[in-house]
Amino acid sequence: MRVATWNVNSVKAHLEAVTRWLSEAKPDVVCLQEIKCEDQNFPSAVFEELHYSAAVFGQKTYNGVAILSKLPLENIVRGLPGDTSDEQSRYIQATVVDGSRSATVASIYLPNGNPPDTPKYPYKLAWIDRLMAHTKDLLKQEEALVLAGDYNVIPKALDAKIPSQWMGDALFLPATRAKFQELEALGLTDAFRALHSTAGDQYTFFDYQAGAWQKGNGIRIDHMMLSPQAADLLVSAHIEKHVRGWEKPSDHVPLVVEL
DNA sequence: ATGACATATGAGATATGA
Repeated sequence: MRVATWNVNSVKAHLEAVTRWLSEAKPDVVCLQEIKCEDQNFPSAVFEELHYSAAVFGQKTYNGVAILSKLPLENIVRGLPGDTSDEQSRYIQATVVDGSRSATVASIYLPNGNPPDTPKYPYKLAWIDRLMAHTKDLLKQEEALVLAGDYNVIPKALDAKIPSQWMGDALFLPATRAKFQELEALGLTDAFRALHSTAGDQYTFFDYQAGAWQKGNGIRIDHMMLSPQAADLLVSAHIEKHVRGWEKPSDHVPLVVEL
């Protein structure tokens, strides 16, 4: 099963790049983030033509997540459990049925958290706490689980071209990285890092500003975290860097994992 | 630090992103 995650930075604004990439890479399942539209405006018909069904948890203007799949999606969960007052659409989960096999897949858009001296940062940390509580529940099933998305976390200095540029940033603060490690310590495997243990210069985000793409100034913040049962199935993981060079791209590129 | 780009909203300027 080929599973991908991609922060598309508006599914409508970047629909051409999204469909182009789906046709080229032919993933079975794609977790999308920052779709930036409400459910009724999600371009489902365009994806159906490419043989993808969609589970959508949208929101106007900001956030919004979805799962596209060529395989049947069941048991759809919209919203991260643990805080009914949270109005931001940042989590959707579904069971992907592949014949006799199945996997639980979640599309995650973890809060950015900047600036760190505002309520946005504690919201980010609390959101990770909620994700951990939910993950503990999911791990009890002892089945294949894929938590894929834009984590807005640079796990290590290796994951940034210029680490010094991110000191003090919510994506790289020690408290952020510590919480991400706590999440991993629940028993999750960072699929990309597991297969490329010392590889630097492998980034999923290049800012639109300051010629970041042209300079290769990127960060690795989109991740696929696997339960032990999913990690056992891990075959390959790679970043679709070339997509960033297309016309009118998202500032993130897809991450693809073969299970 | 700010906000050089980019997006959505809505019709100019502002909020947000990372």
